[in-house]
Amino acid sequence: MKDRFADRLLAWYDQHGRHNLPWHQDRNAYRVWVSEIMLQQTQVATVIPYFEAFMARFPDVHALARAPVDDVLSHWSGLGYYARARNLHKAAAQVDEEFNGEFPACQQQLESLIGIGRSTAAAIIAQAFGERATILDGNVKRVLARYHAVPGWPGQTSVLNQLWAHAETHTPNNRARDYTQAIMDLGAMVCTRSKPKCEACPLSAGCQAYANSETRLYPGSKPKKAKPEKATWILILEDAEGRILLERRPPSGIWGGLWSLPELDPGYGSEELQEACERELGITCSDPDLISGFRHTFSHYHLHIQPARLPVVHNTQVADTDRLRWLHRDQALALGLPAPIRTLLTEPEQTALL
DNA sequence: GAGACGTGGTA
DNA sequence: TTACCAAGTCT
Repeated sequence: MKDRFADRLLAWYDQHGRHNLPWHQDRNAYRVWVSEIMLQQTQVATVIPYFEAFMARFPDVHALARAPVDDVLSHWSGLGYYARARNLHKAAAQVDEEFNGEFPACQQQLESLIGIGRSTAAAIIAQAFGERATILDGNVKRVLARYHAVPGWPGQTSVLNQLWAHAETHTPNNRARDYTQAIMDLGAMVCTRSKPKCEACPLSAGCQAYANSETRLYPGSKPKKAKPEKATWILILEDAEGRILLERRPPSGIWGGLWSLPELDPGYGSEELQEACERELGITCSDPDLISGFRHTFSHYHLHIQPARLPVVHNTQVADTDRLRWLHRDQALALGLPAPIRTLLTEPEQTALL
């Protein structure tokens, strides 16, 4: 018997779908790729301004490949998951060199590029090249988990495999580009996480969760674990000319490769900060001025950030290097900074509101 | 397979 | 205030 899933979905998409997103204009593999990477774990409204600015600065894969990675990271500043930006830069060089600047229309070759996994490769094939490929992102997982009443958390391999199998089954042979956009649009606009608009859904007649009034139960939720608590001192070292010391973070780990403010071990008491600056950074400061600290929550832990302003009395040890730089605030804000650090530099008195 | 990796919206 | 989650991938 014929599966009406795709036909109903496409009919809905023609009337209600999103047809004018920025990456739908001047569509090519490069623009689709950048948009797909930006959209990983990130909502459309957040991505749009970043995409526009990124395209203005890096209009094609060659421009991206030859740009300094600092430039790429600064355009990613505030978007999060910075490994995406570092990988984007690496993959651009791969495409430029190994594929002569042309993206392959092949799932396996696309997945050989760092940062492109199974779903993103499929999205590029469908969106950029218009060929049949099956995606499975958060939207599709939610739609399919409900439609087929697939129990369990999609992070579990067995659940994930079932969802992939359903996704493959429903993917039609025609209109690949529209179908992938359609099922994502349905998940984002109708089959939402909370309060889904089932009365407006083209698939409600076949939806098992809807039939049982159990849309709330799908997809299954992730097992909860307590987040560990961490703490750190964040230093605002400001010299007499109003320059601040910036430090480049290690290439991997949280905020990898971004510029930030120097940190000190949380074990130091506030009265020990002065001495620690002298010993560890070679910078002589006067008494620290503590700004109200705040807690910043990451995916896997809570971080207590305690900012300390330290007026620099004497500085001869630290020159401008690849890792440390003295910059005025406006210059610092032009670097790729993590969002909380940017806020701290912009409005230090309000960071407690974070 | 489980943990790491950001940020902003939502309840 | 806090937990959860969103166009996932890498280690």
